[in-house]
Amino acid sequence: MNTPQRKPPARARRSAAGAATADAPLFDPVEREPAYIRVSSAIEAKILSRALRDGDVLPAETELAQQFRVHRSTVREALRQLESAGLVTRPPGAKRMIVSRPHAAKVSSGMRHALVLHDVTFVDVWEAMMVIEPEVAALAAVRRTQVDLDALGQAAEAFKSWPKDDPHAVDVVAEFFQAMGAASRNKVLVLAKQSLTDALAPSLARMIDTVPQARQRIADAQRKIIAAVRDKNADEARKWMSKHVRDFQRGYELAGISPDTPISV
Amino acid sequence: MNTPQRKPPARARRSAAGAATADAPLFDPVEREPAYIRVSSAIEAKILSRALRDGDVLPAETELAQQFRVHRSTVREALRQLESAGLVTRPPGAKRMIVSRPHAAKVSSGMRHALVLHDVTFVDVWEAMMVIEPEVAALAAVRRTQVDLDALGQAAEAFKSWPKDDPHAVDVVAEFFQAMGAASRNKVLVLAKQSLTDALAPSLARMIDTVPQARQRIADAQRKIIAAVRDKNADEARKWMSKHVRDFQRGYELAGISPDTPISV
DNA sequence: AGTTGTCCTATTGTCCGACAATCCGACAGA
DNA sequence: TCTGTCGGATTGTCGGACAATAGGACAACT
Repeated sequence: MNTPQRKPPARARRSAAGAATADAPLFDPVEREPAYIRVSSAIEAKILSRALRDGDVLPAETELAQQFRVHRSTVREALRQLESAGLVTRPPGAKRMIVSRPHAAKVSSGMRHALVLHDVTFVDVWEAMMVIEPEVAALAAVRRTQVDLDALGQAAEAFKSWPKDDPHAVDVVAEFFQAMGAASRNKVLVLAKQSLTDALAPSLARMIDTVPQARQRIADAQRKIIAAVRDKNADEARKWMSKHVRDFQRGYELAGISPDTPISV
Repeated sequence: MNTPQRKPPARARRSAAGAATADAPLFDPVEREPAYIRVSSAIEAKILSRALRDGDVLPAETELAQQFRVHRSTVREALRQLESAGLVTRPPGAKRMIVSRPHAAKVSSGMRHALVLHDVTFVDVWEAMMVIEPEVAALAAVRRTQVDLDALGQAAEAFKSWPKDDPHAVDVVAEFFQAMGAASRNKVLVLAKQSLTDALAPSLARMIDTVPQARQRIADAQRKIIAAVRDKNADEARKWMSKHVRDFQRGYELAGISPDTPISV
């Protein structure tokens, strides 16, 4: 998509059209966007402005090609951009594409790519979790409904009774965090959170498998947190979630995983 | 890109290959990924595994087509996906594409699309800022270098001396937050933060233009925060950043903007 | 030396046209 | 009501083509 070029603010404003100083070029670069970008931007704009809504089926490629007066291949390239951004998608086994809002998983995977490639380490992610998760728990304590409570209980239960050798225990941990996010009723935090748990998952899995007492500690923490959320006790929820996340770091130490381990794929 | 299908955890595990119960289907759906996805996934994998590094030039489309044994159009569709994800990019006026790490702006714009389309409101974003920004300020207070301090001061100065009627004052506010993020030395938080400020910017601009005293209050807050960061006083930094962000909401009230205003494009 | 003009090659952006696979809906048959 | 069959619509992929231009190499000029 066309990334909105964050214009360099402040500085370099005064020297307008007088002399052609090197640092303040006289001319702006002439814009020459390829057609596939224009097409994708045009469709993107219609989606963001709700002219095309979630669930609408897009016109067929040939028809789009006719409307834009470009070749079908060009339209297809534009569609691939939108598809990658999660703005359009194809229900499994369907032919036409439909407009969609980017799912959390899509956003999260984009974020994860960025984190991986920017050499973000475990501590970085953990630190972010230490910032976000306790507050989310506090919000959840205030806003939770019975449904949220059930979901939390279910996730905790699933973790407790999880077979010892199943490598997917970490998925259930993620489920707990996700349920907590849902209870917080804040979509922004949910989105941010999901990226964090997703990024942490692989190394967290190793930690859980390596440290014997980890499971018990996690289960205990989850129980305390749920109790606080049940009682709508925000402070307790915050406190225990804080302990819970902090415990991850202890776990990493015990597992001998360096805090500077980069987030893996 | 191929979003890693979060496998449905817990539940529906026991009933394996015995009877064909409706909830535990006997067969997995047969995978039929189009070629352009495979190509894009293959390249993506090479990038994430660092076999292709930031700055490397990709082989030419024709060559990729030969290697993958597909048509060039197919390769191009794959490249459009990667381009949209920010994993490859083309320096302005260059011909070949180069491998790149997704810039913050790219990730942020993806997040913003999601927020807009999920009808996220001003309070949601504001709430997330209330969670993140104070802690970022606290971290910055501990870790800031002189360079960070200079950047912060410069941003604050730029805001103070900004022409009254210039509509881009909000960009300078964003710059301040960005500098604070840099000082916190946590890339994860920086990424999350940027999405928030970007999402808030349009309405924040309206607020600043509508409420006369907003500029003064913002300038004051920035000064206090910088002072705390300068003195490496984390608690003060947190406290004043908290006040600062909270003030945004007051501003919105004064400007008559409803907290439920959806984030616009 | 530094600049400018010329030529060539590699590569991209875009187009044309084609064809098999298959999704979709309709419709007939059991 | 369920199951085959059929035709049209649409996608995935391909082969090939061509103009535009980025990147070099090299000569000509100041």
